[in-house]
Amino acid sequence: MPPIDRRVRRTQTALAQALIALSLEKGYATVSIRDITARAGIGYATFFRHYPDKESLLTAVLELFVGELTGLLETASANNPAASGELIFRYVGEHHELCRVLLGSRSGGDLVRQLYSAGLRPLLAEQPQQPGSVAPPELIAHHSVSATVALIEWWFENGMALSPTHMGEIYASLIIRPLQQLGYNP
Amino acid sequence: MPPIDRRVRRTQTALAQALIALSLEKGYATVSIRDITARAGIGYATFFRHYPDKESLLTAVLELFVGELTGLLETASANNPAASGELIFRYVGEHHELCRVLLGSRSGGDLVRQLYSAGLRPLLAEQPQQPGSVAPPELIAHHSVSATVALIEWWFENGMALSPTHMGEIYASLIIRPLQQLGYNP
Amino acid sequence: MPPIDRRVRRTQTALAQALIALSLEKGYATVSIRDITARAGIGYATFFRHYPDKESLLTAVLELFVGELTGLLETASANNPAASGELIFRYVGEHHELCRVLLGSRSGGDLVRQLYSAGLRPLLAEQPQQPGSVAPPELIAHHSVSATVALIEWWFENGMALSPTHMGEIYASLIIRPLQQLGYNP
Amino acid sequence: MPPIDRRVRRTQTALAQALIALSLEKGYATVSIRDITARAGIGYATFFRHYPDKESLLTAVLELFVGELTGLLETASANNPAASGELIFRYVGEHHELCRVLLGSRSGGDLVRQLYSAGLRPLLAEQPQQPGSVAPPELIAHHSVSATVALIEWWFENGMALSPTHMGEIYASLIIRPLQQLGYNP
DNA sequence: TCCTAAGCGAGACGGTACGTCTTGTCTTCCA
DNA sequence: TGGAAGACAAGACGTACCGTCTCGCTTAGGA
Repeated sequence: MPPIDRRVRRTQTALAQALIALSLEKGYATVSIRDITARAGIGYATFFRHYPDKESLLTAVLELFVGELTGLLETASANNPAASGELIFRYVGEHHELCRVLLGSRSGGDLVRQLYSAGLRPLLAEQPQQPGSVAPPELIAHHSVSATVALIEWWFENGMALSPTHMGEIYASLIIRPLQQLGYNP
Repeated sequence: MPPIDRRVRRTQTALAQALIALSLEKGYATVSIRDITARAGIGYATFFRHYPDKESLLTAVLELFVGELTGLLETASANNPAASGELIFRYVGEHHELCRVLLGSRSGGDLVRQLYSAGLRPLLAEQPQQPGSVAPPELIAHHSVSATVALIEWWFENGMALSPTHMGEIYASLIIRPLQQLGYNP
Repeated sequence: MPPIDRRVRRTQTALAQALIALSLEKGYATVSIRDITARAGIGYATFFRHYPDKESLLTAVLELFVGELTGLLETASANNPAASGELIFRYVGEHHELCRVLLGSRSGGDLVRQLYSAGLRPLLAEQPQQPGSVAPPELIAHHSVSATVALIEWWFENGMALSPTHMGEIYASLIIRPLQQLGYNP
Repeated sequence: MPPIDRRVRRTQTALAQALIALSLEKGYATVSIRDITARAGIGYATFFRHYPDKESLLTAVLELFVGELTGLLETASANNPAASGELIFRYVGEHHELCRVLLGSRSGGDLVRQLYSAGLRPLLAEQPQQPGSVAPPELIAHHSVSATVALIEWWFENGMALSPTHMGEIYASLIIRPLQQLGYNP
């Protein structure tokens, strides 16, 4: 276990914050590594001592975020989808700036795939395909993650006008309960 | 009505085909305009007489594609969601190369937004919010488009192993019928 | 002697005038052929039916100008260098805009060489090298042309403040009389 | 006094040598910056970190050259124009390749103006206009520089057939002694 | 407490892509 | 049918960014 230099931690958090701030200002795609290091007060070449490219920095941020979210969801009751949904929307609402950046940063499929592999997979019960069911379980998982992300996107685009509680109810109605009716228990 | 120079049409289709082919080979993001023009057998500077950047070329292709798809869907019976779904999956299956490029090219939200505004909006019945309903109609529209796109993504990632008929049935089960149960008729 | 279409003449003079006008405004080097044709009210491709490039148009103008000048000088008395000089400076003073363009258009040696071969050569008496003279006659010729051009350049750069008569006197003192003292009679 | 990075010096001399070599081969005007950097073994973009354009690189070379030449002339006796002339022709003869490039690179007036302001001005004694003299001193200076350059041009065009000593004598006869006779002491 | 190894700022560099510009050819359309 | 309009190939330009490298300076953390 390397005891991690204090300077290293300082550098990495400065880079992450600079990336988020600049992405909110100008859009992720147009932020250059020079911008990031300048904003962070870090030497340009130093960036590459920590991350091979801009994507990697963002991925590191994403993993931190997803880690926190899944930790939160594990504590939630699996029997009350509306409550789980409220939890999700309350959490992403509190971090909506970071979420906006993550949503806008990569092609849709990539984000969902990363979300899935970065921490959501174990949350989804691995159940064998039901004899009479229409869809394979991996598709159910993909659908529930994608549709949830799409709900969050819509919420942001509309100024988060609805309350997290309301969004949680919608989440349950449009995504979870239909799956439960089909015999899945995501 | 400008009669459109034959050379212009030739140039534009050559560019579009080159973009699709190269995106399938190397990924949209890494294709440079020089690559496109070289492949198309077109002068580099000529590209900019037709499109201001790579994005615009792709958008032109997207609009053509969406135009065809919506034309197809208008002929479908609105009362049979599984049949509509089969139609969709049969069509995107036939054009899966182009679809792969479109799906991988831009951040998820952008694609759905463009799909929506490029031709799908009029297809979704504009109905006032039901008194006891949980979600505003625009959210229903956004959800159905996003979730459908996500289904298509999953289908492609799994090698289009399921038949279009089967995917149409899943589409009806996971997306359309749940909405009908809530009182919407998308 | 081809009878020269009136339209052709019109086109060529329009091009020549446009070149001169634009060169005075922006400098010869930065004037493009598109600029010239636009200013002349002539189709772009039409330029190339008359001249292969910008240089050739300028050369045509130069030859016209030098033709007039040499015609003038032939009438002058060879025995009065100051009077010949006054003639030269009066003439270039009257056409100083064109002269400025010609002077600024090409590397120094080129202009002198063209002047020389375009009409000045026959003016300079071809005399065999004097037995005791220091310099070959061609050098004398080159020197007198170059130094005269340099005088004109200085005159222009200083706003043509001195009178043509005064410049003619300087021309005689600095260039012609020294050569006469050495036994040449240019 | 900045200590100048070794790499910087290496890059700049490589660029200068490449420019000279290519100008001799193809003519200054047709040498592109890509040619220069390719020949110098230098990255294309690196050129612009040192010089804003081709002209600037040439100017830097010119200034170095003129600096050396004026250093040389300062050591010469002002009382023997033929000896000074021989010095000049011996020096430009030794560097005739560079000189050819400089002479062919820009419009005549520009070169003389740069020569003058780059180092020759202090060499020319600043003397008040003589009461009875015909020409202002600045004109005398301009004339002597231009006429000398013209002599060099002629020498090069004729294959440097005459010896530097002979050219020095001509220089004294055609340019310097006539000025001395008029009361100037350039 | 000191010393060694590291993290770091600075910045030169090669390389690649961009979007603009100009040249000269060639085609199409119109009078 | 002959000239204007303009599409086109070719390629240079100057800019921006990336990722690598080297050079010193500073500072942390073990001896």
